[in-house]
Amino acid sequence: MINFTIKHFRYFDALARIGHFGRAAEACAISQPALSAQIKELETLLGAPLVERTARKIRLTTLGEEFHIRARKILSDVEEISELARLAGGPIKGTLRMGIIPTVAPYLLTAIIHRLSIEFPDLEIHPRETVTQSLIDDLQQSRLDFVVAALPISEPSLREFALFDEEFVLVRAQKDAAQPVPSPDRLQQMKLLLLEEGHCFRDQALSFCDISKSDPTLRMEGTSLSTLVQMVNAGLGLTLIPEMAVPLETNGTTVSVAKFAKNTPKRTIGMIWRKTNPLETQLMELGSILRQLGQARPGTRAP
Amino acid sequence: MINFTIKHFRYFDALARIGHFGRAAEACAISQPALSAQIKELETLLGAPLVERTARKIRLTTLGEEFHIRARKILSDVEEISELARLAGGPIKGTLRMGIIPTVAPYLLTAIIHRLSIEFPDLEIHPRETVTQSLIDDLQQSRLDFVVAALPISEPSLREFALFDEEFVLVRAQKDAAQPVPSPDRLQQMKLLLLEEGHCFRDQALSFCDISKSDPTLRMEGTSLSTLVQMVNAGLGLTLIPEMAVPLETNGTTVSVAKFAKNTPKRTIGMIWRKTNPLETQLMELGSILRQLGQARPGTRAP
DNA sequence: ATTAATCATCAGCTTAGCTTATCGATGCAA
DNA sequence: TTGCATCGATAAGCTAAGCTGATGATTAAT
Repeated sequence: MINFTIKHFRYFDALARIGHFGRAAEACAISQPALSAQIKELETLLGAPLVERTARKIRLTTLGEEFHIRARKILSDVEEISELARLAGGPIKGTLRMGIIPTVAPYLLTAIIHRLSIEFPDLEIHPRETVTQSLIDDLQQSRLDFVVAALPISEPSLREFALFDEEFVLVRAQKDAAQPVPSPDRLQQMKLLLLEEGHCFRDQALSFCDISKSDPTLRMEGTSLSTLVQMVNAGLGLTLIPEMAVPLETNGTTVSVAKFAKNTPKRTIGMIWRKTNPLETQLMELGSILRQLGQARPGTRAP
Repeated sequence: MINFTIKHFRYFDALARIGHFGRAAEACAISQPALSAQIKELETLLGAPLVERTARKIRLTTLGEEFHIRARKILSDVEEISELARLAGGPIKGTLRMGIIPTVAPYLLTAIIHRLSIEFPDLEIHPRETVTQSLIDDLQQSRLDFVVAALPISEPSLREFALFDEEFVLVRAQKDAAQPVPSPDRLQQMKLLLLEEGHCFRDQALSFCDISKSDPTLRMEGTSLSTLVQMVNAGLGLTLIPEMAVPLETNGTTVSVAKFAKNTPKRTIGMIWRKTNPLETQLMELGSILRQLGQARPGTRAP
């Protein structure tokens, strides 16, 4: 039996992710020779090299790749076992790392943090905002404790906890306000502005209009809902946004906002965490609070 | 993040299984105080006791039970990762990304894959077929593990491993079969069909006939040796092909194949990989097998 | 009360693992 | 090419984690 240490795994994981001895060492808060020594020891223990050292770049060997996958799993499990410590007493405390998607964050994040800081004074929230896929990866590797995103995720290892539903509304230039709200298939022909690739909201909008993801038509894209509304305001086209975004994003613009009469497009925002997280009970409690908070906002309803 | 160590888990697992500090310590081949200290440290890190010390017997707390389950899982995963070490020394396994040039692939690829799958049952070959320059780029950027192409490449960072030599033969229409084999400089004047730009075999053929690459004469080109032979068969001219291609490409045609008497044109097919690749030993072994395989084919000889 | 069993504590030692300084190789720009 | 910058490996020395062996404290059984 080989005497691996968790340090070995931590250091190797940093090296594998960062691909650079010096910077990986920095990330581990140790010196570069210390990291080199540990990696070397790992390779000695294994009897085979894990990384290919070329002049400018390093690359994992096949063994290294395999080792990395398993090491990450172990590190993730160790992260989780640490959570047991918090079960020790009473209300949840310490730090929770929260992921949240960009099409929700601006309208809910401050409210969430504010509310939780009142409910749990000894709890600190570390938010991270990015697209769903990246959040889910981080969640599964225990780099996040929970995520707020659009459901469903449909990962067997993850628990989904629905918070609220919200409709999508149509945002048009002022001059088009008098016209009837177009049907989804009419939207296909119009200048529909979308978020860039990777945002789940983009896919949901495309799906509503029954446009394939691989539709070769080059569409104009924006990096945020805010940008999209500004583009609409400048007369570049029209777009969909979630209802919760309306107050903030249409402020200071002359755009017209319209609801869809029937077949209303909507999404479900929910909380997601690892089923194996020992804090499941506490996360559930936290979810109830977020649900309450979400459903109290204009433009939302119970799922 | 808590600094657990695998030692913590090992010692705790022993204690939880054996239920006795002294004997658990013995099982871990350490002294009893050493084990006590580690368990105590664990409890400090977690902020709660893991074991209830009664006079004669110890008992896990609820937290201890949960911790034990998870610790065992982690230990088991660590055991598993150790297995990687065992496989590291033995025969090569996993995936190897192979590049191969189009003037070799049709006549050798299936044989290579078949042979390697027998020699190394746990090895999977991912082939990629394109012209030399593109393969070499991919190799140097670690998008390929090795390449089969015509030597020399003459890149200092790459290792070349000669496999076999093969001659070029002349392919003519049936009606010309009786005529003597033309000399290289006679070929210059004839309707020589060539592969398109980028194929090393094209350059080798041109070089044999002492034709400059930048010769402005527009020559007829084909996209594959197969096409060239078909064109010859249709009476459009004559061409050179490597000897190994003869059986496959002349099948079903009436073309005439002739060898050159002296100054025989030939090329060396070899294997190429990055000098820095830690799998060098395994690649060398693999090369020996390919060499054996190549030299057993008709129309080849040792380099 | 006495004894045996068991875990905690203490003092002292060994060495794993860290730091800083430096080397040697390699790629890049002048 | 030559000189410079980058990057990983190596070397020497220090610190503290973690071990041993001896001993103490507590409790159950006799």
